Amino acid sequence: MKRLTLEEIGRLAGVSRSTVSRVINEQPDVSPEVKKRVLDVIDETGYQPNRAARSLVSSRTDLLGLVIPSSVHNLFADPYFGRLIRGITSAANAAHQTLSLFLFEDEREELELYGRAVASGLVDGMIITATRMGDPLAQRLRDGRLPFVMVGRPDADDIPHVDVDNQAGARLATEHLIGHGYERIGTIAAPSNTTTGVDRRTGFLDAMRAAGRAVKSPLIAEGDFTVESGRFAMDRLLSQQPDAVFCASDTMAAGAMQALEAAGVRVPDDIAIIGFDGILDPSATDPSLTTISQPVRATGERAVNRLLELLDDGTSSPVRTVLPTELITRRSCGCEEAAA
Amino acid sequence: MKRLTLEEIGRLAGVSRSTVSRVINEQPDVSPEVKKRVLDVIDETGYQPNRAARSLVSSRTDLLGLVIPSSVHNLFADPYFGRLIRGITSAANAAHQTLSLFLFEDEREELELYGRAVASGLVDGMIITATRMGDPLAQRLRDGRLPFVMVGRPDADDIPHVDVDNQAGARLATEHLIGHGYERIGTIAAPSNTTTGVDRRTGFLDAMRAAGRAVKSPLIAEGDFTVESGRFAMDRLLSQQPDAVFCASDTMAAGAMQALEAAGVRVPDDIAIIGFDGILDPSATDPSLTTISQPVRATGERAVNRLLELLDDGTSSPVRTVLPTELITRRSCGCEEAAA
DNA sequence: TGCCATGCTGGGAGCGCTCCCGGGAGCGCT
DNA sequence: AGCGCTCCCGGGAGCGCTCCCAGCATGGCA
Repeated sequence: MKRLTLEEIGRLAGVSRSTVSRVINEQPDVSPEVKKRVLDVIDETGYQPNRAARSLVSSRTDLLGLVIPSSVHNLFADPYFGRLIRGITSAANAAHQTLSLFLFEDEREELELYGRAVASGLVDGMIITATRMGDPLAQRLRDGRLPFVMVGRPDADDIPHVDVDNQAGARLATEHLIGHGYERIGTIAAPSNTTTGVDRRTGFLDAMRAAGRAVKSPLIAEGDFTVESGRFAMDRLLSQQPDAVFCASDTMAAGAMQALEAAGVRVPDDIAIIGFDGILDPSATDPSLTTISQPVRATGERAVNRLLELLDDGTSSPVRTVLPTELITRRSCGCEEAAA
Repeated sequence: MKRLTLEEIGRLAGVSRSTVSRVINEQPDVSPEVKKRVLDVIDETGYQPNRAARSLVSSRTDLLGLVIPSSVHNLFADPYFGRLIRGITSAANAAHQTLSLFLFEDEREELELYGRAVASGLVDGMIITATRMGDPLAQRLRDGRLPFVMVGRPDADDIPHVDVDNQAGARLATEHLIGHGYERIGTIAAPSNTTTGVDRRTGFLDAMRAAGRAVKSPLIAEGDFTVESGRFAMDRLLSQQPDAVFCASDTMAAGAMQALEAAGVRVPDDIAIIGFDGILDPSATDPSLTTISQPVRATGERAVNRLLELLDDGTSSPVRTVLPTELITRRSCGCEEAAA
């Protein structure tokens, strides 16, 4: 069984290469009968145009790069990534684009990618996740001509990206805690080398300041998004006897609650907890976790669609896309259980 | 800045297209001086050969497909996948291969992939993870000519795959529990539509039978690898009053321990628990989880290397590669804490 | 001196596709 | 009848590379 070519399909349908090409690319100027004949031959034979040949001339590969930087090794276990990737995949599938996965162990590999994927024309564009402060890849791509969009806010503000309103979300969470009447509110913050971490911390501090509350630095502990780091952070915080803690991620909140459990501190009676992300099953923690939910899947989908716009606009509209967050009250903050 | 071509590089180095090509592909018959001159021009200019052109003639794309079927949506959060993918990535990077990610929402998308990726020559080969019983994609690929390897044991035994010795591991775990003297041993099994689930269950039953123990079916509960399913399964099991439970995955073991905690049952005093995978931090559960550890990362690396062998042998040696498992004793099975 | 092997280099052909242009058929109008 | 237009269709050219073969030196040998 030899590979089929356009020419061969043309022969079988009694038309020329060009006509078959027009049919496949849904171009006009093909009579209905001819079109049908060609289409019939195509699905009898199961013909698929050769990608390499096609992209050689069109310089389009229909391949989108998906970059997950080294810094997020441990993050991979976070359900957040699963969802994000699923959003990205589903939008890509819908647009008949294929994803190329770039995961790095170290910075050397990360730079090797540039030659392999970007300069050689492997992909049409890139999506970069887990935005870091001063991302070296982003810097480099900005100087190149390969379209890309970042997931999360980059520190340079002229880079197209889609983000969730982390500051507003953190503010919301904090205000909720303040509204409950808690006095000594602390936070388990996300890494300060990520813009996400910075924004959630800023939102927290803003809300506190707006309420006229000072935040002593011992009431701020930093984690790295993992459950373990949440546990450790809470252990440290405990010495300050907070009566409420805003955790910058649900996974860290889960860790924090483990630490509290182990220390015999009751939630929410002794201490209120609120998370961020909205990706845990309510039954995953006891009591169920109040959290700021963000549209993770939609974030992924938007990123793909923004990139696709960039690809054929060249210059798509807004540089920044911001998705809203939402407070989901459950029990860990001290609210009553909602009627089941 | 126009795209560089072989011809252009040749012009700059004062040689022909062909010579440059020979240098790039590390072929013989190039004099040292010429070679150096060409190499110099290449890295002055940062030239990268065009992939499409290259694969059009060589019909090699240096792209490997990575398939994650729809059934594992929920699994994605399992740290197992993160590790596996990292193993795959790192082996692929080392071999200068790029990964294409195929994740599906449903079976329709899954079949659409076949045309998009396989028939059109997008990838050189495929790695299929999360092997299911009667995997439709596997069936189809077997009839095609695209090389592929599966991670996990497929039900058809003529398909190249790399697997971990799940039966032996499950036996090991069960024998350990028996050795402790537990009388009513149950299991939280993995899905029976996965070969992994089947094998771990078989290993458990074999060990029980070998020890002359009957296993009543109420002492078998099935989960789906998630924490939640572990919780539910343990709740069901509890009515049978087991004194030990072999959990077919660490995540389910973690869920089981949550259920026990909630029910006020002490581990390991009232009930012993043993997991499978070896991917949880010892501090993730309290008490620390005894488990069967498997070399997840190595599994991923092997899969890539097997595929690469297939690609240039055409017919690589063993159809089956089996990696060993290992018992890691911690506290949840009733063993004493190892000296720190 | 002639001859063949050997080392290195250049250029033609062609991979399978898209793009462009030219041309035939059919139609309506002057 | 002749003209110009639209609607279809076919074939040439060329994307940037690899592969193959021919050709030019050079050197060793009879």
